[in-house]
Amino acid sequence: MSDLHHPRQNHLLDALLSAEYDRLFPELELVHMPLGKVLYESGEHLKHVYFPTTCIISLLYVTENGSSAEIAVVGNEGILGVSIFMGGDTTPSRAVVQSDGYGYRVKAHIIKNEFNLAGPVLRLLLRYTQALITQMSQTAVCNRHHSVEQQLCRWLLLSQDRLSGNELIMTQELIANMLGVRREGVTEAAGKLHHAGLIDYSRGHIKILDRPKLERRVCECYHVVKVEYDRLLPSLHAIAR
Amino acid sequence: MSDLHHPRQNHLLDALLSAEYDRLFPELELVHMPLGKVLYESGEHLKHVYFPTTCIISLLYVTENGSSAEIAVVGNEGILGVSIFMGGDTTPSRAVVQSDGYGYRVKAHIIKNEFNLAGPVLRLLLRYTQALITQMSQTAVCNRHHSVEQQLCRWLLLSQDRLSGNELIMTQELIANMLGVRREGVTEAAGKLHHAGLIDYSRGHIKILDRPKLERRVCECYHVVKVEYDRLLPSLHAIAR
DNA sequence: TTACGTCTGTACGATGCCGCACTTAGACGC
DNA sequence: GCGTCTAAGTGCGGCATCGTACAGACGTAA
Repeated sequence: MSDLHHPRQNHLLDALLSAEYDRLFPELELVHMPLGKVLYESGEHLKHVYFPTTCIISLLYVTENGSSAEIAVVGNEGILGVSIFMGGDTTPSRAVVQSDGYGYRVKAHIIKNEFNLAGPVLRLLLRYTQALITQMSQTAVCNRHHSVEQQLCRWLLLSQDRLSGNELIMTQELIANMLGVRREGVTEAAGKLHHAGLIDYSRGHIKILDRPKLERRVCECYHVVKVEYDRLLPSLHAIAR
Repeated sequence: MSDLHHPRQNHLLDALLSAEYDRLFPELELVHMPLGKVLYESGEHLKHVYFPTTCIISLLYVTENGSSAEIAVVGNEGILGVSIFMGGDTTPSRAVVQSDGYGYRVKAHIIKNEFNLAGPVLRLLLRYTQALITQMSQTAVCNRHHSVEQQLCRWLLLSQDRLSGNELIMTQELIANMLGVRREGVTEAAGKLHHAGLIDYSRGHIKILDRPKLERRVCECYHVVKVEYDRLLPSLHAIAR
């Protein structure tokens, strides 16, 4: 188990210099994140921040009439629970495990203390938060202007970026909930992508066959966000100085 | 002039205790913000942060094909240029003056220094940033699920919240650009609101006649964001401790 | 007053997505 | 092997918004 899982699989933890990492290490708790688990509800007080390693988390907004929309995803590139150090403690969003896996969690007050030292951890977390802001903003634009098919491409690419392999465990129904569209719309879009040889799927298993073509078919929103993540969080130790 | 304009017309500046306020005061520069002025372009390095007092700023994302969408508005409750202290220095969005007025600006390095003191100013700015995140997220949901008419109501209410009077200087064409919809869609929605006696308008002048009814017709998105702003930024000195 | 530009109203077919209903096809347990 | 459940495919009418085009109304400046 301890060979398979390591905190540095999370890019933010990996970007820390040893002083900060060593301080945080004893506080890290490995947790399994089963598909569908709700890590926090809208308005709920957060007790932990989560550093995903092999799982993916969806940030969902749910409307009064029950429909929903994913506004951002968090995987091993990020951290869940920014409102803890931003000072709000809660957010109006719901966090759901979108892809089964593992992650590390840290008690809220621990990360707050570290943040309040106003050192490299603060700078790193804020830069990540800005990248997250970009993702949310671009999602707003994408919801307005782009087709279900383009958004499905975006969603597939975002997911694969946060996974090791090329297979996703995810039904069309769940994807529809994430994107905030009908299940049939996803079926139709997925059918086109399948026909074009970009993906393969069956009963909740999706295989990405031709990523380059997917990247050509996706709307700009995917690339804009990716570029911004790369700019704000160049991998490894570069950020923390 | 100096009677008409005062930094404390901006709620964030007003929330500062005297020590921080006095430090910042000599650095504040009053600037006029004419309608349509672009305060920064997507990807541009920001030289100042802006504290609006009587103007309103729109944060717009522009797509490759030229269509756009407003993802947040900033008025006297906020600050423009969070990417400066978040550490990114640039964002993929464009900031445009949506309503003529005034504001104060501060050079980027000044606000960075203040932020890096890790005192009340940092805490205040981060709380504001979290409120902004909520606004962006809710905009994403609204773009997905709600009608043009509901979004127009939201837009009108957001604008009036940031102004003193009940009249907006804004054509339907410009509103359409903000919302990322057709001008005709706005005409139709505005026609309904006019017919119902909620607003009056003519050639770029919009009067809000019945705000309570507007609030009943708007989608939840407006209220969710308002509640979150009020929670995170309870007025005046309460926040900065 | 006239001419021009801007703002607003209206019409119409096209399109993409919705809501609903029903079918088909794998997966799984007994 | 059989029923059952869940995932995915299909069909159809309805609706909101789009794209385009044009007409009227108002304001301003010559």
